[in-house]
Amino acid sequence: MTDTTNTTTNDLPKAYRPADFEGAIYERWLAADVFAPDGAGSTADPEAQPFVIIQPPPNITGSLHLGHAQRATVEDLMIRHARMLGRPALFLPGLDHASIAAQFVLDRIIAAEGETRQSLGRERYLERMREFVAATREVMLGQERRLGASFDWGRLRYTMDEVSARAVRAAFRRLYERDLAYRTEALVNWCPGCRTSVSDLEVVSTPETGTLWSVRYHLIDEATGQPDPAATITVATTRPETILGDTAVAVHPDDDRYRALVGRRVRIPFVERDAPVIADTVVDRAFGTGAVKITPAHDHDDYETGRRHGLPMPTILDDAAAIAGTGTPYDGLDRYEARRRIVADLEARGDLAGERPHEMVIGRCQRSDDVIEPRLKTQWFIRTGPLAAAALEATRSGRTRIVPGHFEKTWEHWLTNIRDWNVSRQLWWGHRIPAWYCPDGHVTVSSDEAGPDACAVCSRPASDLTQDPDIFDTWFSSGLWPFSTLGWPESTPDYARYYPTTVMETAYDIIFFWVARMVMLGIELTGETPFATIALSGLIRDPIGRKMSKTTGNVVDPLGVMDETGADALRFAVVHGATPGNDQRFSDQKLENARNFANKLWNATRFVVGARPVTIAADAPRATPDPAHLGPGERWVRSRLAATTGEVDRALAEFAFAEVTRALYDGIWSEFCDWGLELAKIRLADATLPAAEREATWWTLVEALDGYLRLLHPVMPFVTEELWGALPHRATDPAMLIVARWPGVGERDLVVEGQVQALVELVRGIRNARSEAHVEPASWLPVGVALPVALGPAFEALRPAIERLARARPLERYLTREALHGAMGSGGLAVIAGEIEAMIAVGGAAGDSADARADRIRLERELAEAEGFLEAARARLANEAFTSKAPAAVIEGVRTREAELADQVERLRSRLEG
RNA sequence: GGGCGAUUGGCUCAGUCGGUUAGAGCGCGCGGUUCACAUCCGCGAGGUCACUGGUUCGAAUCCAGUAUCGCCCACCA
Repeated sequence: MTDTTNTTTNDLPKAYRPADFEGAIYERWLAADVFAPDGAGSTADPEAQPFVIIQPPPNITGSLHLGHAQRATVEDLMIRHARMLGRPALFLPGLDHASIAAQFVLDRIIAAEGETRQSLGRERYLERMREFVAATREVMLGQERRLGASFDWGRLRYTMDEVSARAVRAAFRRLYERDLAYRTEALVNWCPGCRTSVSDLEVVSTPETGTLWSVRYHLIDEATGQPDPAATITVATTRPETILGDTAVAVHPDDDRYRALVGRRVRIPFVERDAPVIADTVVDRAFGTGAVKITPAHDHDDYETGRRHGLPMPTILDDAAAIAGTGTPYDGLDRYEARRRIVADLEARGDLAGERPHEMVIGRCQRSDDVIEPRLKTQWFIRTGPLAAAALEATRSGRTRIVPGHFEKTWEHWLTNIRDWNVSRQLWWGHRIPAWYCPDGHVTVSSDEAGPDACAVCSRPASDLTQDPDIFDTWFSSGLWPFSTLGWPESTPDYARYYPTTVMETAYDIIFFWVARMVMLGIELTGETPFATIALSGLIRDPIGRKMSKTTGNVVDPLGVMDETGADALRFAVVHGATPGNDQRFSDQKLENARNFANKLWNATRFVVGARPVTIAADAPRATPDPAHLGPGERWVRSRLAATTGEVDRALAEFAFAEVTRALYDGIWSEFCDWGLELAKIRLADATLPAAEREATWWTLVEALDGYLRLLHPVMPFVTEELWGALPHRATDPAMLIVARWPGVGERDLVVEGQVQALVELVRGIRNARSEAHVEPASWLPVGVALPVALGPAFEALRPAIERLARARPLERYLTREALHGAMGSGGLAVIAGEIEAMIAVGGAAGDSADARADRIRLERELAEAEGFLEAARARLANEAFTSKAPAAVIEGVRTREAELADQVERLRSRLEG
């Protein structure tokens, strides 16, 4: 038992238990004030370009789900990377008041208490809401802390705070003054359940099977002015209840069946109103009967038709979508009850000409699933045409880049076909629209919190004015987020320094709701596109690809996951499986794999820390290994770290975060742990080596581990911080990894990489041969190798490690293959690993258990494989077209390959024959 | 009706703007109590890269078309 390494216990516990330290680490970060770009503990270069990330503020309606966890992780990853690069990095936390979503949640809560919005009244309801969000707010912020999000908590914003309110008022006033906000009566999407209008985006087209009824309308006898019992025109409708709002029947002008009827009048049933038969090209002659009833106040097509023809537009539905104001017995009935009754009554009158099932698309409320009712309302709209044009210009010119790029098409399509945005909501929870009306109908828009002093048009005193009772669409305030959070419209220092921002990150599902609106409003109000890059992620789905939802019951609670496997594992898992813009399935296996990786890293660090040579003091300052004392193993470790660093840098630049984790997973596990540590173990334990060499080996491991921990820190901040704390540091290092510097890309040593790779293949080849021949695993067998001269020094340097890893003892080296064969004879197992050849002697006890037949099968398989490849290579080289057209380097590569394969085939053959 | 994306071993996914033998995790089979780690180690099996055609010396990768699945957008009663 040599005592070349220290035996003192280090302070890392034997087992990786994330729950034991993650909370404490977060507290240390907070105490050191390292999250804020201008915090006391920041190591940012004040001269460097700030890096500002915009995150979608989560709805303050409950707890975070896995999607939020993924958002926060990806964003936090980017901000930590920027921070380590020394850039002032701003990650501003926030919450969205989510007016309609919040009311939807609260309504259900108070319903359980036997109350309703109406029974409480506006003031008490809002009070209840404030209590509710005060509670959920703390839960959500706690979840973000638990996840390790390095938010600048001192800059926490909320879309209902005063800073946001001021921005909302200022924004609306400017839009109004520029004629980009206007108030008009128009057909809006009304949700009877939510009792508010919603934007086009919140209407979900749902395919359904409905009924198409054919109804006879009686023509008016010109002479008597009374309906003619015999002369009728049959219209087709899916909504018989809207008959009560009909003001015309339309046919196609070129339709011979009806040409004569155009200009005649029909009697609308039940309301007993006379309406004209009009001609309009919107009518599809092939559909239904070719005649369509026109209900301008409750159908988008009909509204347009009604406007073209100057038709009356009677409203027949109230806020609850019950029939109202028709003067018929149907008043007060729900729309569907009215439909049933009207169909029955039409039948009774003999005017129902037919009915058949009909595939149709129905608009439903995204929030409540109620069928949306188009209704005429006087409301506020944002004129999106000019705003959308500017937003398109921003992406086309490249001032704002969308990643991944294919979303640009979606972006283009939506912004090119955009319609004006209805921003009025008949809800209570949200920003009140700052518009006041005087009795004469004049409109005054004010950004003053107290409202205007007087009517802007007729100067009536404020006491005569009434404020619009409506509030804004919640996305109006979210649309101002990138700049309202920095103090806009005031020219605050934060706004000057951090706007426009660097990266906006979100899932693709709110690209229209939020991203497009931020860009439109940002350009219009600040004159600048709000962010340089739009980084879009996919959605998290359950293991079988379904969207996670509470009703399906397949939601994963991030807190539960983190308690069990740690925040780091969760973070790694959600990043590891995510290709930009693509959905990913989340499963326990992925989480477990991530946890295992953290555990691997934990143990590797524990090993390195514990393997400190006794000649190095426990508190020795970090030393740079002397290059003269480095062996091929050490140089290989350094070179591979450089390779991984380069890959990580490239992946980060491309927002390919899954590639970051893949590169680190492979680099740390398959390279550093599997080979770097295994090779180093031998040297560290070798008492015959000069202490300086053992020390150089150890410092190399420390250096590499330090580098890997830095690279991994953005993804797994807790475990890396904890482990980094156990490593020796340089005097120039800060106290914590979170503010340490991102590693530079070291130099590759491709020669050493090639040599070590060849020797690794040798070890693998020997292991393979032993395993296939069923050699007793623990047995040591004599092995002879013949290898190219160039590999000699590396082989000798690593000989003890190769011996141990291949369980080869004694391990003899021969200068030629002939010498190898001569010494080893024809018995035993042959290994042909590239240019290296080895023979394993299987005599004695171990030889008895060796399976000669299995070994022969292995060699035959290897031969067949090599022959296949050789044939392919030769075929290519024989191809005149290939040799004349392919690049020289490629041809050279195939030639080399061909020679190697030929050599291998020959050796395998002689081995099998011999 | 438009548009987008996906299709790679049993499962989940990579594959860096065409170039030698298509990778990983999980799962599977065989074997391991060596002093970092059984949350581990070693070895192995398993893929006509959805299909058809084209471009090219060369295609998982580029082009066209087809099929299946998913998503987004869309005012035809």
